[in-house]
Amino acid sequence: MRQPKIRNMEEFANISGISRPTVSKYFNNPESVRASTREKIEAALKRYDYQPNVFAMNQNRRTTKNIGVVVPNLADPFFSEIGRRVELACIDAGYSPILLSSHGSPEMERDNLTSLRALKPAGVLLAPFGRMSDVEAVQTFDADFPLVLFDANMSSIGQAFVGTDNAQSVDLMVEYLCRSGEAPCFFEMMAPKNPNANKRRQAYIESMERHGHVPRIYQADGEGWNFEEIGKVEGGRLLAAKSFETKTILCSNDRLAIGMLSAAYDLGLRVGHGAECDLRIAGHDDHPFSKFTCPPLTTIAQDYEAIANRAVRELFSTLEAEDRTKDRLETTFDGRLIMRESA
Amino acid sequence: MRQPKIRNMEEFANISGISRPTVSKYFNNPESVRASTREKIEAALKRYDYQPNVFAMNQNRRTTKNIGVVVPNLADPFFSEIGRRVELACIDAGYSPILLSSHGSPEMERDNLTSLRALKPAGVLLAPFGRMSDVEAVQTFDADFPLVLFDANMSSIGQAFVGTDNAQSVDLMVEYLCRSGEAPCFFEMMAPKNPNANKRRQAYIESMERHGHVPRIYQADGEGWNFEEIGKVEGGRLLAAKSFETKTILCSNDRLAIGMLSAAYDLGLRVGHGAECDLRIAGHDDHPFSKFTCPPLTTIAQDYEAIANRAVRELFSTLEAEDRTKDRLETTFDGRLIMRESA
DNA sequence: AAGTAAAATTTACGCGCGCTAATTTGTAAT
DNA sequence: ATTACAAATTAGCGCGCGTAAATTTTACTT
Repeated sequence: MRQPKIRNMEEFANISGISRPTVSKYFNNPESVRASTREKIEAALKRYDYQPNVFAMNQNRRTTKNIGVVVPNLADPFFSEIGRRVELACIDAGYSPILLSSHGSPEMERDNLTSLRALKPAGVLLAPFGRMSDVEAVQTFDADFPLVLFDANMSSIGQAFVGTDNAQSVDLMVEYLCRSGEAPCFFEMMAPKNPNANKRRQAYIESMERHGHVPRIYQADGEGWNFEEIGKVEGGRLLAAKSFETKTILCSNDRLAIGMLSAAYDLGLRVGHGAECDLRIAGHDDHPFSKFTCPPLTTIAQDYEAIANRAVRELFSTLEAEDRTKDRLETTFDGRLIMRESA
Repeated sequence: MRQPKIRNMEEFANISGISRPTVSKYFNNPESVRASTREKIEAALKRYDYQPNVFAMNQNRRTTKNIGVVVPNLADPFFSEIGRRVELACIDAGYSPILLSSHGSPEMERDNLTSLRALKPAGVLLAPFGRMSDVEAVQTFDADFPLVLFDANMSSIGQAFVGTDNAQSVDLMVEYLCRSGEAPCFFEMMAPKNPNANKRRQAYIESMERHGHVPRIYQADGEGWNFEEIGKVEGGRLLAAKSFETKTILCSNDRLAIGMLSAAYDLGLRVGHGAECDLRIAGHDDHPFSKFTCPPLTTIAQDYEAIANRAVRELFSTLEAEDRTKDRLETTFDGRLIMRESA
């Protein structure tokens, strides 16, 4: 089978006994041709190996089937996981996802958006750096292409935003920690690049006050995305100096918590919620490894699947709507408390 | 500036005062035009915003500037790290890398190669599953496009292979463990999907025999890429049953070791090389997280940077060579022993 | 100054498909 | 059988650029 190679759509149309424009129509949307025609084409497709030339297709088309997916850093398991699900959801919908990582650099985020322009994407899913992003570049991009933000919000940018409700999730954790022991201190980066970090700090403060406690915030000095290292060095310093007001520490994210767990181990501090323990440590995000830390990390699980699917759905719904006047929709999902041994 | 939008190369050529074919030549290779011409074009580029239409460019070109990069699983930090470096090396060389993850599925690896065909890549860098790969599909692809394998080898496939010398690296670890205490047992997956796993087992056996010890191999039952979970469950079972012949365990990779560390913690076993410890555990790969385990994991660091750069260089050298008759070159880099507390 | 090779230009065709308008064929209902 | 409408066909332009051949210009040599 599949002997003679088909060179172009013309040849394939001749072989399948259908005219080229109809074949073209079929490839754009198989449902748009009569069932009997569809069967003829698909029969020919089984006998001969042909697929339309991508470059010729996209050259004259108003909009391609490309979907750009841009995440801040694929080395972070959170983004690699959510990126994966977004990718698969796009494939399922018949689109071609193009996954780009900004490798932790806002400049590369801007470059990625520029590169995407050349590919004339039908739409783009962006997990932005937030205030660290080149806001003007993102705005300009938003004006030119359908854009949906996920994970991190930027006000008034994009057709929609999908993420986790940090206020809810942090409150859930604070409440649990207060009920089960001492009220938590909060440990975070001094200059967090992620807008979620700011929301979590705010949520912590409000939640503590609501529960009648004084918020205690400790900030780690450090740059970059090396969160575990920063958590270990700076967290270790604070632990060694006994700086924390209480023996319960809520970290802004799991990666900081993982670093702090490592520091606690070095200092011989027993982490856990048992009576014999010196310290409770909790995180946020349900990092893939947090199940395997020593002790396993109590944390908040974000609903990756729901966020990814909804973000994709929001994008497709704006693609289908002719009028761009749709209201900007913000969707947040609740976090789930994952109780493990560390707190 | 950049007022009137340029529609195509024709317009841009008129504005810059250069003929279109010469401008076309410039974009294909700026060095191929006279310096004075280059300056004129670049002056116009600063004044006007123009870049050639990617789709029109690639339609008629014999070979594009696309480089496919296919890895088995981006969720594995090893691949996300090496993928990142490969990506950047391609960008530096003026190519457009397209990073694809097979999400742990050999079928998707085959699909990824199929998708790449449509993009007419100048070349492809593939970290294959190995024997789990659709060997025929990879061979066919190899016949049609310049292909360089990295990380995992497949005999006679690809223009070159670049990876780590498992025989050297495992021997280094075995020797260290034997010198500093009991000879190691070997812990691995029962049906490893990765060809490196088989090489490591073989290297362990040979190294143990060379050092006058009896190899002891323990295999974990389990499917998929959930190595930490398998290491924790199966490793924990073996530890609880005191099945290991010695108190030193070399794991086939860090992710298994991380799982086993977690199991040891649960069992109250102290891991480390101190006199008061019950157990030594070592891994392989220097997983980003292995620095933060409790205790930090003794392991072998692969030279990501060298592997990525060499793989890219090998690919580019085959691209430049007109004759495809070049010998297939296998390059391996030494692993470095990273001594931490766990062994 | 003339001579020479390299570079740039002119001219023109082709790539593979999107898309449109006018026409013909097919399908299903009256 | 007639009607009405949807779907397919025919014919043909255009997209933006690659590329080739022939010609002219430029830069460098002696």
